[in-house]
Amino acid sequence: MRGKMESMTTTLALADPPRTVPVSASGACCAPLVREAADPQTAVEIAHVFKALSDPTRVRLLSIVAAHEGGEACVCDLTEPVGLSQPTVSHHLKLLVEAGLLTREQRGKWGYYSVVPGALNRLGVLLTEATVTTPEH
Amino acid sequence: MRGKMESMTTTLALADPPRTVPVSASGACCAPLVREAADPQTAVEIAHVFKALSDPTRVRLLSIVAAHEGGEACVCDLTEPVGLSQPTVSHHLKLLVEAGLLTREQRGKWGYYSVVPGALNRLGVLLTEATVTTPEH
DNA sequence: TCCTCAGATCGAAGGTCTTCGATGGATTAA
DNA sequence: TTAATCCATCGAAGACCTTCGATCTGAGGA
Repeated sequence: MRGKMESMTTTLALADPPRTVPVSASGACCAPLVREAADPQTAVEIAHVFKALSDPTRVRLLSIVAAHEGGEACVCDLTEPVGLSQPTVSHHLKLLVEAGLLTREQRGKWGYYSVVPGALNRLGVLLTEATVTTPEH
Repeated sequence: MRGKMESMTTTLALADPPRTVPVSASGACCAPLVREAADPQTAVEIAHVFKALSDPTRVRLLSIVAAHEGGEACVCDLTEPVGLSQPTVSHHLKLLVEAGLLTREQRGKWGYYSVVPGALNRLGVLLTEATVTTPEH
């Protein structure tokens, strides 16, 4: 029992556009998750993204990448701060990419990871009973 | 290897107060998680809360409880919608309580679960590069 | 008091995750 | 061409999770 969903690249629309997000478009009071019972499919998608953030190492990796100069970092920048082997770091980064939170770009022999713009915002909005306005970056 | 943290009741200040939350108090641009590299201890606490939301069943339970009339529900209200046994539902609810997302109150022979006010908001703020204002509820 | 019901806890089974060392493909430098 | 570097993938070991049926506890009612 329990469905597999290996190497699924999230379908929750976590990638890109809106910089100003009016939540509660319908005038309802609450965060999406709290306003009405989530259907099973939505729950699976939401859980998939949160699972990516359910490990301390991945939280740190995301945070380190975001705070790194240029907003990007290669694996070689990351193994030492988290104190884990290169294959393990690679593995965690892959999960973050699959969750739609990071992107990877190959440049020469380095692969650079960076945070998908707006992805965290959109996750936040799911949780927040609020109107969220993104300021200048 | 890997630290245990069984039955830890989260230390991330997820419970209660502020209804209006100015993020970026320091004038910095970004969400806490993205502004600077999270230290290991903080990462553990954050991951603990996200782990509670990393299972589709728990996402649904939280959502169902929140959307239930009166904002509360007992186990008996929940087994049927999620289609799992009573011990399993109890187990998931316990994890949500330990993560600081739900509270449990015993009244007569029923135990009522409800969402901790503001807990989701505070989680959202962690992720959101934004100023969040909570409207009337 | 004794019974019934809500639900927490226990113990076990099976699956999933995290981690590693070893390996292999790609790209640049010599 | 050869060598070196970056890092993804593989396979295995062990820890951890989800789920269940069985059981135990505690509150109310007969």
